[in-house]
Amino acid sequence: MLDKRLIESARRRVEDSGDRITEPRVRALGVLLAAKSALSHHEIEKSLAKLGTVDRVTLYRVLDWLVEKGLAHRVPGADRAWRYSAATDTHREHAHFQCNRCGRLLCLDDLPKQAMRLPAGFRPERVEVTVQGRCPECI
Amino acid sequence: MLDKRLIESARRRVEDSGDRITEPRVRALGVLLAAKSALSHHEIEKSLAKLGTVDRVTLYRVLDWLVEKGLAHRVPGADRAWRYSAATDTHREHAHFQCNRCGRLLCLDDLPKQAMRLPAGFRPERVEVTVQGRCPECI
DNA sequence: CTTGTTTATGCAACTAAATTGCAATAATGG
DNA sequence: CCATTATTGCAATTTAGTTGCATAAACAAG
Repeated sequence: MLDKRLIESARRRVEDSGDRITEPRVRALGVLLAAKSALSHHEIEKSLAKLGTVDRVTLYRVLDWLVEKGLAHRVPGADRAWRYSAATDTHREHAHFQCNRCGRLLCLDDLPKQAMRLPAGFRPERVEVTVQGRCPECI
Repeated sequence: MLDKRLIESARRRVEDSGDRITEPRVRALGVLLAAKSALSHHEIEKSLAKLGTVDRVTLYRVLDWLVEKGLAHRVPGADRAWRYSAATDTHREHAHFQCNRCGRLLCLDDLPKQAMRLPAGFRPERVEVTVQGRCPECI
């Protein structure tokens, strides 16, 4: 996980943003691309530590930037900490599953296609769907 | 709002739990029953202040207890603070709408009835659906 | 390749939500 | 009414995230 190929892929995405290409941005996105589930700030920080030091606050700001640029998604976890995952073409709007024993947060393939019915006057912009339960390893 | 009738209704629910009937429990549930939207700890605290003093920590514990007893629901807000609403018969599993300008969190009537398709081995227990956008007052 | 300007980083201090430990108090069974 | 046990209130702590500011790095222009 997190080989040269992923880092280069991350670098290309950061380049395409038009903003500055910095190591913290490239590395953080690399970590997200390598992950098989959505990661918390703390988990990302731990992964990054292997590549060099990145400041806690810088990482917060980098993650905000990734979300703002559409390069990552941010979902609220049941432990009230954000989780981040890389946005890829095959990975647009989707639901999540969070295990309520181990806390792991996985991306599911799609959203319930049936639209929620909203009362008049409400303008929906995004739908957050999280299924909670037990993952295969925690059953 | 929060008249004698609601407090008595709250008291009956607390009695039915089998656990001890205490003022903080009765009052906190009364506040939730009176609310037209899901309330944060802080909002509940403010409402309670009119009835007498309840400690911050006690309120946290009371809210945990209400959730544990199935008398209230807890939903994560986009500002990473929990919101609580009373559980009533006509108010079981349901989706929420959160305005991303004023932050108000309202209960919607139902859930998308179409089940999410989960990979094998996952056991779903609860589904959290939150629609984010603008409420009528903030459009 | 050097310089100047702009933007991002790193550090320290701070905030807000929630939790923990423990002594004092209140609810209920007997 | 008393004893027992659950609950409360207070102080201190934890955790996630934010703010302000000086320093350092990116990159456009020459």
